[in-house]
Amino acid sequence: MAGRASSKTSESSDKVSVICRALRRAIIEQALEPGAKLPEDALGERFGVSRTIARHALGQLAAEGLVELRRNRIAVVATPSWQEARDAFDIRIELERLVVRQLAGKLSKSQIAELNAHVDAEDRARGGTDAVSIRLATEFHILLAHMTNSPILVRYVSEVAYRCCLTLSLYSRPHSTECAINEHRAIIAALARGDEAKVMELMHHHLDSVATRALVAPAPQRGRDLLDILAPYADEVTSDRVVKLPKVARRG
Amino acid sequence: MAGRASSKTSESSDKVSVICRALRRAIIEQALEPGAKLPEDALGERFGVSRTIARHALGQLAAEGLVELRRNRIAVVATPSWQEARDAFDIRIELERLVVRQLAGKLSKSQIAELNAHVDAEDRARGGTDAVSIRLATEFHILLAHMTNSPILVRYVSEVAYRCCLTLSLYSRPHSTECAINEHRAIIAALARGDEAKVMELMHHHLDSVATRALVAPAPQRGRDLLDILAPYADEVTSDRVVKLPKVARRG
DNA sequence: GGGCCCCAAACTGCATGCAATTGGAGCGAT
DNA sequence: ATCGCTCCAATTGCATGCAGTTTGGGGCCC
Repeated sequence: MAGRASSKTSESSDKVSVICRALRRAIIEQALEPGAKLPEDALGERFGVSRTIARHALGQLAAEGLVELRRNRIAVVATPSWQEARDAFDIRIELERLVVRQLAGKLSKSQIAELNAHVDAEDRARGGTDAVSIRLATEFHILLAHMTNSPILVRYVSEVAYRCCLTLSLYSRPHSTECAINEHRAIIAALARGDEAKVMELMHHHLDSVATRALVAPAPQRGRDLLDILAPYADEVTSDRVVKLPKVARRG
Repeated sequence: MAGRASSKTSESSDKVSVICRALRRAIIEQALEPGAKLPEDALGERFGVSRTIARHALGQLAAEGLVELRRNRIAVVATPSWQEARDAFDIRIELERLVVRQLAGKLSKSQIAELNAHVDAEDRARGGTDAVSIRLATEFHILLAHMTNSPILVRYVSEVAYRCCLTLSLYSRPHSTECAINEHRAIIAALARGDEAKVMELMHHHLDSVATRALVAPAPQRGRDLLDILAPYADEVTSDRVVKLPKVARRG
């Protein structure tokens, strides 16, 4: 049951994809912290490919929001703002409610077993590092998405889950993984019972609690970019080199 | 108010992005039909860049699901299956409900005016081609997403809307755009009133009706890939060269 | 006439090379 | 010491070249 085939679009199993996967994993396991530099040369050398390939991989990851690409500058691991992190979680909640809505009562016994096995693995990993726990928890959600057999849903859930993973490494306090594991079990149970409303509520609460527990302080601004902080003030500066921000409603 | 700045991630305003935008537009306006071939050489020559750049652009569009990349084969405009189209609409409904939920009662007068102006433009374009009408309707939704000021939400709504746009060209009958325009006006009104529940319901109904109206026949299979059509039959073929499908629950 | 094979053209996968840009070290002036 | 300037190594942006793969069509045999 391992090795689910990737969708025909993107991830063509060539060298670019290999590097993408490696970097993605390094990022979500926090081996590469937000803000870490990713020079094309270094990547190419490390993975034994040319700069062209490394560059292409960075482009893909940028499209996923995991790295930031600035013209003529070294690419860096993305450093989402607190608001972006919250936005990502909001989107994730809706997407994953959709996942469990589609899955409720539709899972085979072997699929339930697979889910339980994954949570068991999460349980066993409790003694390990936070990074591994977070990765496993994320993969549980992606596993669920895979079971919808909707490539689009898989892609979006994966992406947004990775982004959330990334933000956890920025804003999270050392959080307990136990309750998350219990919530995973509860979700599996509700899915098996086919209790659509309940499982949607469970998923909603699960993600929301992870988000609110993790995204505590509105402004730790650890590695935050000065440019972000000063952006609101730039309006009053009269220079055509200042980045123009579109005027928009910032919801509460 | 035009020229909303693109997010710092992806769309770096270099040559690759230019080509991406051009192709994206060509695809959603059906100048390039699903299945159309996109050789790197031809693209490069057409846009006055090298194959490297054209290739990179194709990679980005593949990540968005607008083109399909097969190893050692010419890239083609994506040809989503009917099920994928339905999945895209389901996701879109959830995302856009989130958009209007965040926006209800939070829009400034000038933003309301901008939305109305856009719908006016849709109205004026009723006499034109279907392609333009569809593009404008799509851009209305993307305009809404922009107003949330959430780059992530903008990206996902844009992507999924483009994908839906693409599927419309595959499975849609010549549909009337009038009711869609009226529904857009109703949504604006509900947003201005700040009626959150109502606007979510309106958006849901709007998209759902577009989807069900458009995705009528489960199998028009115009330019559909034989491989997709025959996939269910491949199970009975005993050969290790047959593409293995993971066994999953296909929800009703 | 129809099926098969083989080969050339077309195309992709990837590496390398060159020009342009950046950012930071070094250094002198304040 | 701090600021500002200059210059060079590091790095990106992009084009080109080469090798391997796919395509499709002509010729050959049945």
